[in-house]
This record gives sequence, structure tokens and C-alpha cells, in this order.
Amino acid sequence: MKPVTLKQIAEQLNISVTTVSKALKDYPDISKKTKAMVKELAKTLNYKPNAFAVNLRTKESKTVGLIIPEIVHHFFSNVIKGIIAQAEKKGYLVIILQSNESYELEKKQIDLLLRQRVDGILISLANGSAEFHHLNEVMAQDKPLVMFDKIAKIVQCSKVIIDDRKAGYAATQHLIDTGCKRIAHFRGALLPQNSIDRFLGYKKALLDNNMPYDPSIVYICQCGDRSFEEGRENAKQLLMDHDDVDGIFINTDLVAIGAITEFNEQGVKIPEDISIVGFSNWFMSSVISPSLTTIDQPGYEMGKTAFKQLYKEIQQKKKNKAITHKQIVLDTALVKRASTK
Amino acid sequence: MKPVTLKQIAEQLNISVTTVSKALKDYPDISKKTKAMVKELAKTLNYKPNAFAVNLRTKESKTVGLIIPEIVHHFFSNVIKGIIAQAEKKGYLVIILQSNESYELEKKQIDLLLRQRVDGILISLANGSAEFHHLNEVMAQDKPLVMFDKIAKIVQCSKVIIDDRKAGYAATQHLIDTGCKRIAHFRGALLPQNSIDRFLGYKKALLDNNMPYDPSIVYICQCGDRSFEEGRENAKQLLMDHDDVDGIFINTDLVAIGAITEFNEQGVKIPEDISIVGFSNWFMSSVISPSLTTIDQPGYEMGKTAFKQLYKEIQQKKKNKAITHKQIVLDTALVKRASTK
DNA sequence: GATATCAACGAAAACGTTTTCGAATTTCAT
DNA sequence: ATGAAATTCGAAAACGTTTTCGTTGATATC
Repeated sequence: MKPVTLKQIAEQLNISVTTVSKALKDYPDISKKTKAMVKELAKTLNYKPNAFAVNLRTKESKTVGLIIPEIVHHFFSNVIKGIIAQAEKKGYLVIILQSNESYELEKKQIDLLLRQRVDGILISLANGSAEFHHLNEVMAQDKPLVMFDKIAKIVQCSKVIIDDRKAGYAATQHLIDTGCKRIAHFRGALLPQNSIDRFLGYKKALLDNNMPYDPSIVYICQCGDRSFEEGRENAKQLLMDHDDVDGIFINTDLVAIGAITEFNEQGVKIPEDISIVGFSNWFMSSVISPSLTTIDQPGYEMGKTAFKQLYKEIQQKKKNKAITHKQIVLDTALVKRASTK
Repeated sequence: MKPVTLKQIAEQLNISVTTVSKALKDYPDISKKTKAMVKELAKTLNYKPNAFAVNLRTKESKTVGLIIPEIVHHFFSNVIKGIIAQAEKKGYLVIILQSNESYELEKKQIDLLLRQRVDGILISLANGSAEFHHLNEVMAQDKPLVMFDKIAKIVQCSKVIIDDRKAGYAATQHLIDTGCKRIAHFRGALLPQNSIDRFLGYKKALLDNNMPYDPSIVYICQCGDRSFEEGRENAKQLLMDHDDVDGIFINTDLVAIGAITEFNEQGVKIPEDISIVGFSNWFMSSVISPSLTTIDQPGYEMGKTAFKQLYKEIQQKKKNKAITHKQIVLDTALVKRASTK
């Protein structure tokens, strides 16, 4: 019933706990005979080292924490998948927490993970996070921390991101290239860096093409649970207030799909009357009608890369080397579909 | 730099480690004065109990394991969300592993979790799992185990499921009620209980309505990565082989969406020429054109319930009570949309 | 035959808690 | 003053590993 311990194995074989432990770990100062004996009994008794004791002794748990704003989300679930896959390769387990876009929760969860003494932390910030003391606490305990996607520039740690500004520029430029003359933007919430950068990319593309920037056709979405509804509402509002708009760059696919739904219902033709570019390349975007032109954001890759960097830092720390921070920028790609000409 | 310990607090206050520990946990045999003193210093030193030591001592980690076939999946990610939310309420953390529908991986992961000595395990089986020795090992160590969604009837543990047979019946009956005369079925893989049950529900509905059961219009999908493509391929095949079919009950929404896409492209009118009912109610199904009639499967609820049951069993075990297994069946609902008349 | 080398093993400390049990001190009634 | 009872604290064991540093014989070297 009770899990078998080194002690039990030692007693059965009339040797010491030390020898058993060393034998199982192939220490060179144990004879082949003893090793074979120990390993055989360990197998028949189905011995599994007590992780609690190992953790206490070695001060590491081979476990990392992951905090993410939302799990039911095409992009983030791909990130999770990438992280877990890479972690498994390195023998690490992943504890996942969902911040629900709440700064308060995020703070609590960081504390939880520190108490749990995970070997490192991966985080994509909640939209509401404007203060970063909780993250600095992680750094203060010199526990490796890697931020991805939604980052805070000010925090001194490694980051894995895309070039949102460039991508926003490309999306807008595509609308311009396909003949749009008046381009609106449905941007994300005010705080997160990536929605800021996408907006800046949009603005820059306009200016570079000698098109006026008009803040009255920039709409804000919180991009939380209500993304789809926000898309519909903004589309409706846009039709009422600015029916001369012939193109929209939208901060995220789900909002774009809400907008498309609204336009479809109101008989607004896409892309003839209005062109739309989304962001993220959710699977859904390829099957909706019309299919959505969007920016492909490599979620799986991002997760994989983020864990790799975290792992590297964990190793550095184990060797008492200084941790070197890195900022990694992944490529995005414009995926042209039917919602633009 | 190094995390502060009870010992350090004790030394600073010139009291014993015992007293510090008791003070922090509000033991009745410590004076108010001492408690206040200890708690204050603990706070200023930012003391966090070493989870490794606590785990070793208490033999529990307040952590559970979750094995799931696929993370990038609308239904499963909702389940995960439900589990994590409920776990957090009870102060538990969740380690997530993805089996990738592979029996071999699933086995390894169970072993990993047992080595980690999680307090309990939640699992939805891989399609390939036909043998359950790995699960019985969990039971043998009398570690609480709860299966959900894709279960094995033969394993003696608690289960949280929907009545797939009833739901399959309802889906088929709806097609019949809306005038379909020849109804095909795109079923799931052969092994998992839920695809069997959905198929049996389909069959029973036909028989109850005096309609012939024709195995040649039952197509099989593996429902893995290629679900969407499988839907398209099966739809294409169906058009070639059985153009008299006027309704299909499809094992899962993603396959159904593949089929819809194919029908749309070939100019087959839905629901006029052919009606379609899916399964799961992915968000996508409400925005595709035509929107998909489907069975709503309560993922979040299922996750929540599964964790609740696991938690109950963990408590029972802590009190050395016998663990009582339970089978919980959640309700589904037919969501009528535009893909049926 | 004395010394050095080597192979094989074990004793013991340490990791940081929790909890039992007893000791010391104080309070209170008599 | 005496004893009983309550209050407050601490010593020590335990959880199961890992690892350092010895110790013991055996073998090799001169």
C-alpha cells in the first residue's frame, strides 16, 4: 500500500540506503553485481523515488509555472501546447494558471508559484497589468522568468514576442495596396504592449502612404470574453458613423469575425464594400465566409521558444552562472484570403 | 538571496523553530504576543513555507495531474478551464499533460504523475487506449482517479460524462423530425466509448422510426489533427457514392465544418439538399455559414464537476475513509441552427 | 614486509517542515 | 504555603532523499 522506499530495498538486501541510492544512479563506486541486484529489486517492487524528498534535497522540482490570460483561445492554447511539448522533452512538468486578464489574480498566482517553488515561470500578462512589482519579486529571488506575447518592456527578463508593429504595418499596407482609401482600426485595450504596437504600425503605414490618421475611426475593444460581440457592436457603430470607411484592420480575429457577421447580416459586401484584415490566424478564420485575411501568429513556436529560453536560464542558474536575458522576435506572415481584394 | 526559513526567524527572535511553526499556523498553545511577533517578522522577511519540505512532511502536494488528448480543442480547453478554476478555489494546482491521442504517451505520463506524487489524477483517454493496466496501477496505489468524457467503462473509478447515446439519438431524431429520409453518420474512431455511444444512439433512432440502418452510409473519422480534412473528404465521397442522402449526423463539429465547406464549394445547398447536425457546439459553429445545428456539450461544467469529485475522493483518502466511486452524467442540449430545417 | 593504491561500501549530515510529548513557568484555589 | 491546573514553549523524531567523507579490505608496488 505505502510506496516503497530506499530503506526498504536496503533492508531486504542487507545493504545501506546509501548504496541503494548510488546503485540506482549508477555511481562508479558501486560494483556491477550490487547495481544489478538493486535495480532488479527496485523494479520488482515498483520503486519510484519520492519526488518530495528529491525536491527538498536537490532544491529543484523540475516543474515550471505558466500564467496565461485565457485558456479557451486559439492562439494561447497553441502556445500552451508548444510549452508543454518542449517541457516534456526536457523532463519538465508545467503547472498552468489562468489570470483571466486580471492583475489581482495574476499577482496571487505569481505568489502561488513562488510558494510552490517552481524552477521558473512563463507568463503572458493580463490586460489589466500596469504595475510589475510582482514580477520584480520573481527576479529578486533570481528565479528565471520569461514573458511572451503580452510583455512589459520595463521588466528586465527574457521575452519572446512578434514584431506587432511591423505586423500591424503589413496588415494596413495590404489594405492600402488593395485599394482601400479610408481605413479604420479596431484596436485592443489600452495597456497591453502588443495592442499599442499594432496600432502604431497601423498609424505608421497610413503616414508613410500619405493618408490622414483619423482617431475618430479608431475603435477600442477589450478583447476579453466579449470579443465577438465587440466586433459586431463596433461594426454597427462604424456603419452609422463612418460609412465611407472601406477597410478595417482589426486587432484580433475573433473581433474581426464579429464584424464580418454584422456586415454579412446588414448586407455589406466584403471585400467589395469593405475589406477586413484580422490578427492571429485562428483556424476559424479560414472557414468563415468570407474567409478572413489575417496575420499569422506562430503560437506553438512561441511556446516552444519561450520554454527553451526558460530552460536555458534554469541551467545557467544551476551552474551559478549569471542569467543572460534575451529578446526573441518571431516572424509573422500575412495570410491573404477572401476578406480583402 | 536564499529563501528565508523557519530557522532564521527563530534565531532572530531567540525562540525555537517549533514555536515559529506553531505561531504561523495559529496553534492554541502559543501566546498572542509571540504569534504577533512571529507573524510580523515573517511578513517583513517575506517568508514563504518551503513547499518541498511541507510536501515531504505532510505527504501531499496540493497538486493534481490532468491528462488530455489534445489542448488546442474548443471542448477540451473549456474542460481545462473548468478544472483549473475549481482547483484554484480549493487551493490546488494542476499539472497538464497532453497525450496526443497516443496510448504509449498516456502510459508514460501516468507514470510521470505517479512519480511526481500528485494527490490525484484526472484523465480523458486517448483514442488509442484499449488497455488499462496503467490506470489500474493508479488505483492500486489508491490514488484518486477520475475519468471524464472519453472513459473506459471497465475501469473502477469515478467518471464524469454525458449521455452520448441519448445525445446521438436526439441529434438523429431531430434530422428525422425535420423531414430527412436517408440519414448518414460520420462516426468517430472505433475505440472510444463516446463515439461508439453516439453511433448507437444514431442507430437506435433510425430503428425506432422504422428507418433502415445502412452501414454503407456510416463513415469513420479519426477526429485527430485532420478532422476538418476528414469532413471534406467524407462529404466528397458521400456525394459520389450516395447522392440520395439528405441528412448527416456528424460525430464532432470540426468534421461537420469540413463537410459544410465541401458542400458549400460544390454548390450543395444546406439544409435544402442536405441537413447536418454536429456535436460539441464549438464556438466556430455559430459563426460559420450556414450556422451548424449541434449538440451542446458542457465542457466547463464537466471540468468543474470532475475536479469536484476528485477533490471529494482526496478528502476521503485523507480521512482514511473508503473512496466511493461515482458516475456523473451531465445534460446536453440540442442547439438548432441553420444547417437543419 | 611495509606502503601505497584502489574498489566497494556505509555513517552521518543535510534539506525545511510538522507534530508529539514533555518540561518549565505561571496562575489560581485552598 | 501547597498543590493542581493552565499556559507557554522546546527537544527531538520523522518524512525520504543525496552526497561528502571515511572506512575497510584487497591488491599492487618497491
